[in-house]
Amino acid sequence: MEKNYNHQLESQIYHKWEISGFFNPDYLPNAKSKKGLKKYFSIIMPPPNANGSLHMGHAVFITLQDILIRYHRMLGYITLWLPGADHAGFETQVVFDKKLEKEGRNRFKIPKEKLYQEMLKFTLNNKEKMKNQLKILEKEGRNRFKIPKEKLYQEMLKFTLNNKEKMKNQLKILGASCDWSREKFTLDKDIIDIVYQTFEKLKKDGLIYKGERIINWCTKHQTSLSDLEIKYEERTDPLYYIKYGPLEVATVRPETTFGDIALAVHPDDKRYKNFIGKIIDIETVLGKKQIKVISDKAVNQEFGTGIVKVTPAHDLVDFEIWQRHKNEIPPPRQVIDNYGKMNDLAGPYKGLNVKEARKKICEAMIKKGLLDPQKTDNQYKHNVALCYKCKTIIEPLILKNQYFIKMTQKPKSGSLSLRDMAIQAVQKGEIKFYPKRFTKIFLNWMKDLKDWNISRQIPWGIKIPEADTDDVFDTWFSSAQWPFATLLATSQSKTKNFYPKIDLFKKNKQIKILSDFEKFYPTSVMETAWDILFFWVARMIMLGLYVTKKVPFKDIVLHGLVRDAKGQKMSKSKGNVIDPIEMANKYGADAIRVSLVLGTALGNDQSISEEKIKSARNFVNKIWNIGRFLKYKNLTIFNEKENLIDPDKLSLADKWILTLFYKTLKDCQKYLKNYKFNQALEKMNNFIWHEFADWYIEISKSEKANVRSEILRYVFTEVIKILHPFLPFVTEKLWEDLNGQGLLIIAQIRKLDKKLYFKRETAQFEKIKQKIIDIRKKEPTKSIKVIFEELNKL
RNA sequence: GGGCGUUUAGCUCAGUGGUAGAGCGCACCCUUGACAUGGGUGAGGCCAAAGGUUCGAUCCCUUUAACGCCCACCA
Repeated sequence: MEKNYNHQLESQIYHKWEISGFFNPDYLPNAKSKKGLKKYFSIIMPPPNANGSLHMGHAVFITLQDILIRYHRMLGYITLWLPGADHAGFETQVVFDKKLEKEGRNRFKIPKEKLYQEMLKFTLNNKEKMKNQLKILEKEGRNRFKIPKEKLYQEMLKFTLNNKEKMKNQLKILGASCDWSREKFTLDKDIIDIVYQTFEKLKKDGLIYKGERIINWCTKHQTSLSDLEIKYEERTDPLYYIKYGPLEVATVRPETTFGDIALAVHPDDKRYKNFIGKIIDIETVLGKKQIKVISDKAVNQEFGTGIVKVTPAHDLVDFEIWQRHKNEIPPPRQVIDNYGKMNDLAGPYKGLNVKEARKKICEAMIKKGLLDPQKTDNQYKHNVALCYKCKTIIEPLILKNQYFIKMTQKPKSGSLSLRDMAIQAVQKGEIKFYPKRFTKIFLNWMKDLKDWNISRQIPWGIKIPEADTDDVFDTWFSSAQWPFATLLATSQSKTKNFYPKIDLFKKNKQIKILSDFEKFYPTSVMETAWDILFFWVARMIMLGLYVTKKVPFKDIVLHGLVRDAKGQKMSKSKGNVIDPIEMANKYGADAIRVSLVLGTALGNDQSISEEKIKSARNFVNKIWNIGRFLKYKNLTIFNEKENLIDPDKLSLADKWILTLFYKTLKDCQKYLKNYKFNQALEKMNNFIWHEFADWYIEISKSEKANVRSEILRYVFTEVIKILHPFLPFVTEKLWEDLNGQGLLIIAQIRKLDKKLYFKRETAQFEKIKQKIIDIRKKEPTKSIKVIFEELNKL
């Protein structure tokens, strides 16, 4: 055995596991046994986005889930960890667009003719200027909006599948013991079929409606976004006061004036009581017009003049006002197009973008005396909606054929809305959150749930099956079905129709071979980062309950985000990104795993630094060297069939270490049960290092101590087992080097035996320990062995 | 506006109703036959502030402050 643990061997160890077949629950030794009740444990891996490389966030969930999986496998559960990848619709589109932009800088990729013509057009003297112009041109050359959709889709598929493979290898580096034979991708044919069937079911149940609705539009990415995909930022913009005939309106968006269909006041507002229901004559920049005044409770009397110009095509609140007054006022009038430019209705301002139009329109208004610049509030602060990816200002627009899922309406076939199903499951405790506080956060969010727009206008995704649309589903619509979709897809079946299977399982008990869905659904744990609680977890609960009538998982375990050593968010631009694969190559996967578990509480954000990984590596090495000590003494792994020695023959130190181990293991298992990974590992860490190695092994070096080698082997073996889920590689290697039978990955963790608990002897030994400590304070160079023997003589 | 979290050793953070912990860093010592990626010793904290419950509070309750996050959003 080498003096230091060599993590270069990790890939070999992983290979050994993989060919053993034990990642696959079908091949686990206990899977075939007919005796007793089979226990199943399953986790569906949150599909990492197949659009880039693994980052520390991935490393966290791989580590935590692998710990749970390996632990349960060693407890004798038939354990499935189903890996997957997500096509990640919009996220991938954004990444891919950037890639195109970059490639576009390579001028050889642009059609020659086009380049030539454009270059002629821009006859520039200044070289620098020309360069910039070229860059702009080049970007256009590979703009996704100019590439045929089908071609683009194929290119993106290739791109994504490549990333998927890359990612898979990275998961292996970290030791993920998932069943690759069951791997699923959200664009697999069978998954898409299931997604379509869910869509149909929702439609039949009256939970889907297609409508002309106002949506959040990103003018850069050319797609609508859900409410969750929008971030707000405080901005200071001028608040203008504009005359509408005898009335005056305060607004930050004068450019939408061409889309006004009414003015609204509060029904109780005495100032404008006489105007309600009347049509007034107004002067606009485009001439004389008429507009109706209506009353609506949404209007705030305190704000501005207490009058709102109603522009339903470009404002969410206005849209709602229009819906309430459809019969009295004209339909919405769109004046801004999909690219954020003014359209025909804007007359001379057509073609201008919003910012330019606003400026020119204000100027014209001032000229006409419609806008008093003196009144303008230049310090007005308000929140502006932005695309969460590119920070482009969101343009609320009305889009046709948008699909929405009703969240708060009962389905025809059931008595609870999607939202209420989920709320009830959580309130009843069928689903539990770890840490607990997320229960409240979850319920609080569910309370105000709005309908979910599942239409997206990007090319990348699952096409919505309707003749009249090119749209794809919101990626989260398919992800929301992941737990049951994957397990149904891996279930053996001749029929292409997946749904009847669910009912079949219920009715037909004579099916002898249980399918994956029957065995593993509901899954045991959903472990993921808290930041996708609403995007994903909540929607999985709703659709899972809706389709299968069962919760998709029993426990939800949420971990925090990974930050750098100073607690700052990692980002490429800051240059503080720590790459888990790079670190794994440098210090080993076990070190990464330990560094991500120790010193952090579940659900809290955590800091990671190379220093921390280094110290974790030291811990790994310590364990390695404890194993090396056994090897040096010619001691081997304690065989499963061996019986423990008669307690009467044990020495004091033996009884002490057994008792301590008993307590430690008990604590460790209790912590793991509650997903307190850090405390579980810390307990074991402290035990193996500061009790087992520092004391038990040191004392054992003295023959006077009469330490039984069986006990040393036994405790070490059991420690290696319980540590294996945390540090799979080094423990497996030790298992092999010390003649463990078979692979450690499926070794069974022994149940606690109360006979191994010796209270009195433990207290006695602690006293001796204390004496030695006191002596060492005076004589620090003396070894424990020597002091122990001196004490023995007295 | 509503909700959540954090505040503990120089730094990063664990933790518990009963004399404060880890890792890293720092000072000094030790190459002892598993391990210098090690071992030993030590310095360093009125556990954010105030009040309450309790025999006893860093931990439970109330209030406050600072910082951070999430949700909603009035033109």
